[in-house]
Amino acid sequence: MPELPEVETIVRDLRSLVTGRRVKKVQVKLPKLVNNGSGRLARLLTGSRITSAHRRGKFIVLALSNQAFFIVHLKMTGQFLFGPVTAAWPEHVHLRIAFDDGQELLYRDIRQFGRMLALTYRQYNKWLEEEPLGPDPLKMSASDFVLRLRTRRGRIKPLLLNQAFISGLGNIYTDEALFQAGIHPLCPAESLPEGQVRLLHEKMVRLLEEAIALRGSTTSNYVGLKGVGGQFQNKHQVYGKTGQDCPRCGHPIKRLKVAGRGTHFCPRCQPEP
DNA sequence: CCGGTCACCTGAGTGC
DNA sequence: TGCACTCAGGTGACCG
Repeated sequence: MPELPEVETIVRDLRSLVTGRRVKKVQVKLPKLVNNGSGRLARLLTGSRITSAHRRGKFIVLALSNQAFFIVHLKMTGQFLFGPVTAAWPEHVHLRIAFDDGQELLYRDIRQFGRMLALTYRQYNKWLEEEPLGPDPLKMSASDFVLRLRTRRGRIKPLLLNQAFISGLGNIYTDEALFQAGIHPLCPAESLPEGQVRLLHEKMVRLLEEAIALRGSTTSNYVGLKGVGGQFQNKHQVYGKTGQDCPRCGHPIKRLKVAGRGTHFCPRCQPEP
């Protein structure tokens, strides 16, 4: 479910609610979600304090006081929830991390696509080298974006969805950014004039920043750590608006399948390549 | 290198 | 009500 703004919101929530706390107990109910063994996960976390929270693309990284790292990818429906320990085991919760002060962090995931792993310091550095993550859109200059696009062929939408090319965008923010820049999702990347690439960069950055400010988009089940959704879905201009009037020109929004994903665009504001 | 399709899962919505 | 079908914020494997 979550893209860059949603993951960033969750990471900020983790930073304020979970860092500084010490893990007392780890319970894994669905071991297949843990890539490198649930026993190792419990071993590396139990007794350690969580020292910081970061985002790498759509990955969440929690650093621990024993120099280990806990990495989570939420995929489509993963959620973290924080609150006092309860007796009941809530539906779709696959992992519970209890802290020594009576609070707990739950991992809930309806579709069970999410993945997590616990790594030692050495393994984490290896992971960083091997995980093919492109630059973060919020940390990349317009000029770098221009240079990077120039080296690639293929159509713009699948390229923006490719995490090795640029990390953090997903289906919603790709459609919204392309709409704002007036670029058709099937445009060959190498055919875009530099001015249009710079415009896309500018729109993309502002879009992501505004979405973060509103704690992301909730279209079905994304929520922050306190179970509250985001507000940016109210600002969507094309995503999920098939058949509605384009907010800029009034023409009906159309839907296509691109890279296997539902793709929303305005045929007038985003002319065919 | 690039694109298309399927697989991984559960649930919501639609139309008959 | 029930059933069949499509769709969903992600990504990795496999194939041409």
